[in-house]
Amino acid sequence: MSARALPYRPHNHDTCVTQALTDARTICQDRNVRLTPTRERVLELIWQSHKPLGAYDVLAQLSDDGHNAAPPTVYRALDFLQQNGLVHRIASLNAFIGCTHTGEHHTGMFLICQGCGNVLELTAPSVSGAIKVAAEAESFALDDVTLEIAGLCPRCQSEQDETGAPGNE
Amino acid sequence: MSARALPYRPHNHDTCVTQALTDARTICQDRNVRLTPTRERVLELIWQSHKPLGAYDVLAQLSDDGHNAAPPTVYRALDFLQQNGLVHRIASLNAFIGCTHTGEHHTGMFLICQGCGNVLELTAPSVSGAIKVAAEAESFALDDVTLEIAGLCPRCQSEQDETGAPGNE
DNA sequence: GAAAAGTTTGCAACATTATAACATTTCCGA
DNA sequence: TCGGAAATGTTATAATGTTGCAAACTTTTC
Repeated sequence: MSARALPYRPHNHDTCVTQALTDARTICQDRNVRLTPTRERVLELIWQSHKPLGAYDVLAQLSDDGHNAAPPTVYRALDFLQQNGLVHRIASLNAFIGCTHTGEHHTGMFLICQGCGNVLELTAPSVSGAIKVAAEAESFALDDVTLEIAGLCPRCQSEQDETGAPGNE
Repeated sequence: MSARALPYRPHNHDTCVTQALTDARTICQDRNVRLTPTRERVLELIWQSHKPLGAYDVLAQLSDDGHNAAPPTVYRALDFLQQNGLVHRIASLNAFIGCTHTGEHHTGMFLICQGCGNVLELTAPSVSGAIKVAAEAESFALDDVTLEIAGLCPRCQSEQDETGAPGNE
């Protein structure tokens, strides 16, 4: 899948969303699963924000569309998207974000900025490796890794230096 | 603080709880904060299980005590215990567990068994180090790390081999 | 040792996040 | 075009977490 810009850097986000949707269609076709209109719209809504979106935020936006949606609609779409590696759930935020490493087999590692709320997904083989070694040392059979790092992104660090308070994009 | 047995291994858990409470009293005295009866009881309830306990589980047990408790009582006690490093919240489970590394400055790493539900807290400097390096590479100022690993503990792996299904202690 | 100030708890209501259960519709292959 | 599987709609409810204010208790200060 195509590379994408860091959320910290200015970029044409429309393109970024369009690309994500195109990738998603390809992936679903390859996997022979159905990216239905609801699922696609949910994915789009999530991608339109670099900040994680709560299930009820998605629900509200679907309602704005005129879609007569209830919670299960959203949760089912999110489950589907997660299972197909198109979005990640951030456990520490109860929120969802578009996966920027679709296709690759990866252990998501998320840098969550407490200032602006943006989240950057990383793949750090050295971290995954160290985790694997540590788990093996305990004879623990690793299945799923949740790694979420809260802190300040570069931009919010400098804003804080200037104003004494983190920014809010 | 004193070393404690792995949850996977048989041990005298009463002693283990007593020790945790003794340690907690010392820590609170040193830090000049108040380990009130409610807070102490909540800590005890959490320690009595090696499995993470939900806030409402704690609440139910307080009610069994005859304590006339409401959710804020429990959440406030849990906040206090967390702030003083006596318990950890496991975000992926919405549950709490006693900290086995009180006193040490550490990045908790949790091995969560999907079979028996036990959780082992580890400190792995190689993992913390790799995370720190990865965050620095993005100029990200790290504040708090959530690292939770789901899988199977050694015991549940062997049970699964024998029976085809994970055990439930 | 009494009043003031700060901390902790009680309590009621409410907000947010997530799921269950079952009916209905849509899709797709035979 | 029919029949089964997948997806969605709908209603209700469960599970988790918070706000706001008043009362009780502790510590400090005079």
